[in-house]
Amino acid sequence: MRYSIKQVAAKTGLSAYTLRFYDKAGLLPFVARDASGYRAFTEGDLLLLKTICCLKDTGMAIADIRQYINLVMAGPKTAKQRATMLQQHRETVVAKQKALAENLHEIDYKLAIYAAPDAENLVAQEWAAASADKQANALSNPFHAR
Amino acid sequence: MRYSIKQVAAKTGLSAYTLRFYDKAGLLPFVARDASGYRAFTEGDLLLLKTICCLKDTGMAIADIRQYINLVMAGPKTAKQRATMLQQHRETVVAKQKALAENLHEIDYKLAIYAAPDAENLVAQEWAAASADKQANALSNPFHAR
DNA sequence: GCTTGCCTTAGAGTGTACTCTAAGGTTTAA
DNA sequence: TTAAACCTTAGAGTACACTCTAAGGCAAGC
Repeated sequence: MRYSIKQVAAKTGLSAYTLRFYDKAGLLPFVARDASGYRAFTEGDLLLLKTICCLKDTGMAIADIRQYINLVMAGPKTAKQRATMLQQHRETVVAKQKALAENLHEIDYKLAIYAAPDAENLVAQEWAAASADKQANALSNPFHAR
Repeated sequence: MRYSIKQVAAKTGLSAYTLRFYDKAGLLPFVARDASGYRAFTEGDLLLLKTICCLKDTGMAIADIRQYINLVMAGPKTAKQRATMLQQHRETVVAKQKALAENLHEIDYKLAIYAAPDAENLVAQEWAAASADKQANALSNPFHAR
């Protein structure tokens, strides 16, 4: 089975523009051309593209993905180098998860205030504190009474 | 206690450039000026800035953060609107967490292959499959023997 | 044979979020 | 009083990842 660029776009959610952009950027050196010069994706190409999307969606820069793909194209002998790259990337992803969880906790804390039955009162207290803070420092106060 | 832009930069990890950029973008309407026209941050301002960073770090666009700050500046009466905004944002953050966890799983799967004692053999099998895929589709094969 | 709907390329344009430069004012300390 | 180290602004420049336009080739159906 061969897939046209439009079919791959539909399958992956990437636009055809983006796929061509990735090709130009050196991310798709494995994609062959048919007799008319059209890109012809195979199932195996889709697996590699899936890996590319996985790396992209976890925040890897295109230049780094290209480096990874270059290792793939260089053959099985680069397995250990790929492991090193992925291991490093894994750590940035875990760090991202940790940061995201902490920030979510912060959002939930705020939400607990805003969703409380007496939210307006609680928020008015924050407001008063910020206002007092301005006055204590003899600064103009944007939290004027309402 | 008042903080200069440089002190706030050191405290938050944002650059002074970024803080000025945020101010220009309407994210810091609460920051007052001292007699010389210098920005003077209070403790209360740092709390608000922390919220801004929390929203930014979870992927909220600056235009949306400005909208949230506008609600804050409009007073306690906007508590419910803020709750709605944060609730919606919360869902995008949870979705992000889910996607990240799935992608991490994918990375771990790859790593298991690359880190195996016989990694080169396993990778050679992938390689052979991709190569066969090209041949079965009568396409030029970038996975030539090595 | 002509229209429609694909595909190709090079290269220009867009959006977002910074990041920096230039010109100049303020504060502190020698 | 002058140098160093801050601060200010407007606006230009950068980095990144797309996103689109223009000009044109290929393939199928009427």
